[in-house]
Amino acid sequence: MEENNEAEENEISEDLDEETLFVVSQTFKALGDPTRIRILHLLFNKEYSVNEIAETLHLRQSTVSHQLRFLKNLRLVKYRRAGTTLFYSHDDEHVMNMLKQTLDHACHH
Amino acid sequence: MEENNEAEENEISEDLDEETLFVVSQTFKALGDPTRIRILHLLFNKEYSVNEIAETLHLRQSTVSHQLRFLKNLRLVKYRRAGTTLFYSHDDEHVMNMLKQTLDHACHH
DNA sequence: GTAAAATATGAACATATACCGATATTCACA
DNA sequence: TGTGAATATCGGTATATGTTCATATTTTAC
Repeated sequence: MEENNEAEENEISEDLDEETLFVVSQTFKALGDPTRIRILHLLFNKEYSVNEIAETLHLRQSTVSHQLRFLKNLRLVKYRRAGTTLFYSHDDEHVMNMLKQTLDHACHH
Repeated sequence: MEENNEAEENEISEDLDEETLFVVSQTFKALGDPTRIRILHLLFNKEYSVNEIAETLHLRQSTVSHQLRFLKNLRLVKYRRAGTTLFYSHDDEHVMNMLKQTLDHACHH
């Protein structure tokens, strides 16, 4: 009976340990900024270089680089090197699905 | 002529309008703070008064009230009046499910 | 090796945020 | 109407955050 029970009003509430609280709040904080949402939204379909992101979204190169580091630290994006160019892509299906659903949810309202 | 040829290669991702971007980022920002996560986590199962929340989570009354107003503005919580007491409960199934899933996802790590 | 590119980093600044103490407001009821 | 309880609000403060400019680092081509 130790099986995972996904009932609606289920008692998930084992007390929140500090680490879980921190990780989860950090993850949501990553999605709590318009610039980072735009970047992740761009990465839905394909990979982009830093400069491509900056040009497409009309952002400074340093701004994009800073935010990518933020997202990288949270393992939300990864990159592939090709010469001097780094191609970034998303790296967390759960978070991307969450973002997609929430964008849809907000759009169709 | 407006240079607006950025929607050429994507079929799924309609461009993000400012309002959607704002609403979604605000929603995630609401979940990006440990205190608000703890409050919402408490409200998973049942309603609580402001003072009950403060006592249970060891927070100041003004802090709880402040955060509840934040969550209320985003329609993430609602309240029911009983005399001078206000009983708060969650008011957005989508957000609560998202929080629950993410907490699980982080816990079982 | 040097130069050019792409990207990362650091410092500075302005703004946003969260918390606190104190006070104001609202409501029920004698 | 006045009083106490519960909640909301305000001012102040410390911290966190996002952006920018300037510069450093990394990699490839020559």
